[in-house]
Amino acid sequence: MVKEGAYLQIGEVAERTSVTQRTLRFYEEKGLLRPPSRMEGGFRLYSEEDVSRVEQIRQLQKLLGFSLAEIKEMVEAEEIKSQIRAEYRRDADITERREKLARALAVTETQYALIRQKVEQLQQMREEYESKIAKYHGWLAQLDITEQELAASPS
Amino acid sequence: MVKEGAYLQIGEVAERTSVTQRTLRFYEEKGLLRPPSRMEGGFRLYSEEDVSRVEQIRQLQKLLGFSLAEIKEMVEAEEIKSQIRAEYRRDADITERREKLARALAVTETQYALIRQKVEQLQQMREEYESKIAKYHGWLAQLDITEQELAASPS
DNA sequence: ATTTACCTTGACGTGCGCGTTAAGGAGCGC
DNA sequence: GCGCTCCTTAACGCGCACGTCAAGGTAAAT
Repeated sequence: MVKEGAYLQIGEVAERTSVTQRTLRFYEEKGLLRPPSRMEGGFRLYSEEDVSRVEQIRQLQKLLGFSLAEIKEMVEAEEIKSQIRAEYRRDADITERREKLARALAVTETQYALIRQKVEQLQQMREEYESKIAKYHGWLAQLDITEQELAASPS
Repeated sequence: MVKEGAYLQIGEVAERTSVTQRTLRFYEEKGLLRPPSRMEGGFRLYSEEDVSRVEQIRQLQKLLGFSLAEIKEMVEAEEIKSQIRAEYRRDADITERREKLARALAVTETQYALIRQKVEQLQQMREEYESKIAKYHGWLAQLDITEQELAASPS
């Protein structure tokens, strides 16, 4: 067994997030995941935060259809959030801190706007499909009527 | 000028749908668009129906993130719908017609279910972002307070 | 100490969705 | 007929997001 502490090896992260180990290393190469810590032998050690980062990446890919390059920019807001958490007790410059926060907020609001836009488009698409389905039902009902007429007055 | 009738050449379709001519030919190769009619010289002649088919393909790509292979299966329901319209006055077998309709309806309902699922996931994502944004605003407000305290009692 | 499972870094391969020449034919106003 | 634009097929290329070996090192159990 592996000494299950706060840290996870790449295999466990892969299993939990349903991505391959290759993908995790690939995301690291591309700068989507920050290089995790290592054990003496060089094995990667991931944190729970890394796991949720991976889940976030996958969501942005699947639900919003963004490229990894776009997602990279997006997750950098999360980077800033982590930094702020870490620096919380260090007496950093308050103005600098506010600027970082403001930038992270701006990125997040951009993402939020995109999500809202997509939701609206999808809802419109949903309505179109609802009327399509209604039309199909109408046609089927019409077929039933035609059939009954033919049964009542066979030529 | 081109004799603007009911039919469009590939360039016009490309412009109206904002895809390249290459893409239109590619979709035809892949069976996503049925081979359009041709003029004597071999130029493709598209119908308005073809145009909306292209638009549908792009929506399924962009909004739902499906592969062209998946979309191909989906648009075949539209094929059936077109067939039914065309055969409407031909006295086709009523049972056969109902079966076709039922299959097309089933496919459409599958697509509809996927859309609804995606809408729900996106709405959940939207809520997460709303609380994220609220958190950022909270932090910023906290910074303001800290600043005012420092101004009131400078160490 | 050896086995076995898990990990490491390259490096080449792959499927998708087209983009990009290349070489030439068709339509049309003049 | 000339010139221009628009079109045709064929074939190679490309970026993305990984997959798939290959060759070897490490961790943990026995």
